[in-house]
Amino acid sequence: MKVLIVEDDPLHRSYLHEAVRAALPECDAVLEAENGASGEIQARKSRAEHVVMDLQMSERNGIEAARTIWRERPDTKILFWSNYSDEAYVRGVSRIVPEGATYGYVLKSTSDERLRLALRSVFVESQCVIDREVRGIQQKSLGNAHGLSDAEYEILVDVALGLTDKAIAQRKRLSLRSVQNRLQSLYEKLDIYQLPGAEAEGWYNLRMRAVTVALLRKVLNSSALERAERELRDSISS
Amino acid sequence: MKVLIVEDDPLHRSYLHEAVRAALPECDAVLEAENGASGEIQARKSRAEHVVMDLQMSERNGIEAARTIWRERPDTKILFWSNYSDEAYVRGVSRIVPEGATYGYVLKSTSDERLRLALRSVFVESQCVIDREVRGIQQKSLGNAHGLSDAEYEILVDVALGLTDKAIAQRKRLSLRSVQNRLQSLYEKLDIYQLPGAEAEGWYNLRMRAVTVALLRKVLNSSALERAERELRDSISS
DNA sequence: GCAAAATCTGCGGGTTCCCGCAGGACAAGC
DNA sequence: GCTTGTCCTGCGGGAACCCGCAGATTTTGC
Repeated sequence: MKVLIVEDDPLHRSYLHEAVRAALPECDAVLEAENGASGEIQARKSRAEHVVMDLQMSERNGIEAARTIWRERPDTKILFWSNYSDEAYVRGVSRIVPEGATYGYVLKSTSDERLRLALRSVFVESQCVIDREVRGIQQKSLGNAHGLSDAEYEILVDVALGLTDKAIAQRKRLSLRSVQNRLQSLYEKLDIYQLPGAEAEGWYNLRMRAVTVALLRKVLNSSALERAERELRDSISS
Repeated sequence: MKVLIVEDDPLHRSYLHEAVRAALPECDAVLEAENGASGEIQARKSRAEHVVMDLQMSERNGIEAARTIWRERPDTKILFWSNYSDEAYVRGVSRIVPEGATYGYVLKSTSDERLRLALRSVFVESQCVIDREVRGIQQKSLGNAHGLSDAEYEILVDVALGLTDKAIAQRKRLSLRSVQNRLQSLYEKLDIYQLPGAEAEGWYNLRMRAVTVALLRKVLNSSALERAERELRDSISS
């Protein structure tokens, strides 16, 4: 069995290396990559079928790297290992996991023992392991109590990129009014209305405020923004 | 000599502990705190005059913790130790460092040897040590070639919080038009105009786009946003 | 197959934003 | 004193935004 570790922090990388060695005696080769880009290359070259992947790396983050790895070999088993359980990450991951693939998502703050268990479960037993906390986020974002639908999320991203209503309408093949409809439901879902400043009438620019609230609640994060910006540039240049 | 380490990641914390022990044999006590809030308390209680501080912690980030520590004892020597050199962090730090205080700013990616040197320089020699890269950011943000003035930066923050022009004018005791003037200079400084999408006429909502660009360039980051949001709430409730 | 619910769409208006123009306040330099 | 530069301020208008209303279209549930 070969395991590929993709992690930019040297300390965490060697810690992971150690953990893999301890948890998987049947593992005969541990490879390391220090960012998403070189992770993709190593995965392609070594044909590793087991990957431990950090999210939030410079160069190319874990989500993008995982997507291309899975595109090439959908049966790769990937264990995501992240500092945060931002809704943006959770949503990003579940967006790219292929049908029937096995993966895991554990937090860096987890204990050695649970990391060991996760490694064995995902890589040996082919069983999905999602951290409790991450699971909670998943639930919340699905149950549309306060969670955003996919349509609303996409609008949010486009707005956050700084596009006008008209531009969004064009990109999404919608009428102007439909875009504004989605925006309104976004404002409601994010509770833009009751806010610090009590009888705030005209104190907030709703469009801007929605994005800010999304950032503060980690529904969006800068990593998701960077991805979206790159896609926007691609879609324009083509 | 007593040294207080404030760092939320256990691995990095123990690595720092080791580095301090090795670099400062005259140090007879190493204390640890795992976030900004408990860091403040420990600093107060132990009267430590030497602090190694991570930025970007949950609970209370390094900048806020450093500010209260320095407010209580301005002669405390603080070495900031961060993953990133975001302009938002650099600006935040230089905003709070008191007159004549000695401090340092090194990146986590630096070598063991340079960390050792920084520890000795700041704590023993009372000499400021700023990482080359960080220094570069500082220069750039001061030289107003593309750097924002303080006035523009504050406007940027207020806009990012989602306030309307009118609200900002009121908070800052300015006329509406003045706020808009500063906004315009902000747009120019951030190069909002030439953008992906060539003959983009009316494709971008400038106000939103400015914030997005600032985020992508790390002029702003979510940590700075959170701080600003808290200050906003305080200023309203009072 | 039909009714209910959810979405999309056009119209119209009030408000906010973006910004050119022009005048006033204040400091620095010859 | 005059000029030059920088910043603040008011006015006005075109564009974009926010959103209620109402009809059309699609989806959902039974």
